[in-house]
Amino acid sequence: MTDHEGERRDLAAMLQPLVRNLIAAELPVLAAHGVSMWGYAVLNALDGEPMRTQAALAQSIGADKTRIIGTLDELQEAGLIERTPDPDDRRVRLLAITAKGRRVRRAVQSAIWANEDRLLAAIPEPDRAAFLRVTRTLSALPREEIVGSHEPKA
Amino acid sequence: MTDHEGERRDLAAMLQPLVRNLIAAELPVLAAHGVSMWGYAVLNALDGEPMRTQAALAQSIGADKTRIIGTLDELQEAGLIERTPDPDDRRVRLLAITAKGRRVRRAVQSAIWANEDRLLAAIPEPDRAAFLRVTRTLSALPREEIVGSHEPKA
DNA sequence: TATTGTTATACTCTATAACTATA
DNA sequence: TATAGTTATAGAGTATAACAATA
Repeated sequence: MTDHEGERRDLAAMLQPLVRNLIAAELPVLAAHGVSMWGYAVLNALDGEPMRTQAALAQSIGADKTRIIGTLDELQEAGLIERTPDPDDRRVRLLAITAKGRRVRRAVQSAIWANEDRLLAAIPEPDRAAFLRVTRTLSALPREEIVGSHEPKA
Repeated sequence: MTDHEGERRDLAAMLQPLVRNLIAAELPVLAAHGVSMWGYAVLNALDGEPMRTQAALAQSIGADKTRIIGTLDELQEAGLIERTPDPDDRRVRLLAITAKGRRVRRAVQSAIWANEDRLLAAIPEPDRAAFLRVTRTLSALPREEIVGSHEPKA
């Protein structure tokens, strides 16, 4: 539609290996703090805003209800989150991050940011800010907006 | 190290869902042309520069030697690539894309680009070019550069 | 009957190791 | 013996479906 610049590659083809490498860089940091990737995602989602149901939490991090149960068990046993039954509706378990969980989250995040800063430091300044801005914008787009019309939809 | 802008999220945390959605957008296009995601990656790698060994091809697209065999079988049966034994060393199979393969690749790519252009059209111009520029730069970084020192390395 | 959390089953990908044919 | 390609086996990750408790 607009301009193709001749030598462009598919966005996904460029971003996927990058993401894979970024995750590879995070894994040792996560392991050093005893949390899994999904566990870190849960701590991020829970920090600042406790969730009322596990299903809501799962959806907010793009996971399945059944998938995060083991993760929540680990986090709870490690004392990083609390899972208390709701007195009003005893089916649901109220989720909240603990002080220790917040500490772990911050430690992991600052290590991850340090590595990202190292990479981004090589990018000239106006481009770097623009990249982060656009990344935020695109990652905030709902799935339907990105997928478009093709989807078969169940 | 540099500036944290207060409200930043992890790069991987932002990029991973985006990539997942971009791939979800590509799948129907690929299916419509009868190629798999790995098959499309192979066509992209083979277009312009034929490869001498399957192992080299696999490495160039970040896959395993054993993983792409089924993909190559499908592509060959569909007439999109050619796999001819090397007369000089009959262990190796020379790989090359066919004219039909090039046509399919182009059709798929233009459909994918059309969708990406739709998304990028919403981004103000200077930011858009900067985003593509930085994406290219970061995706070209070797894994070791991104992962850093932590890795246990076998 | 519907919903929350859980468990159990199956399916997809991927990784590792064994096998063949050439060298 | 070493290497290119192939096949077979096993493991991780994920999705789907059945289940128990509560509403």
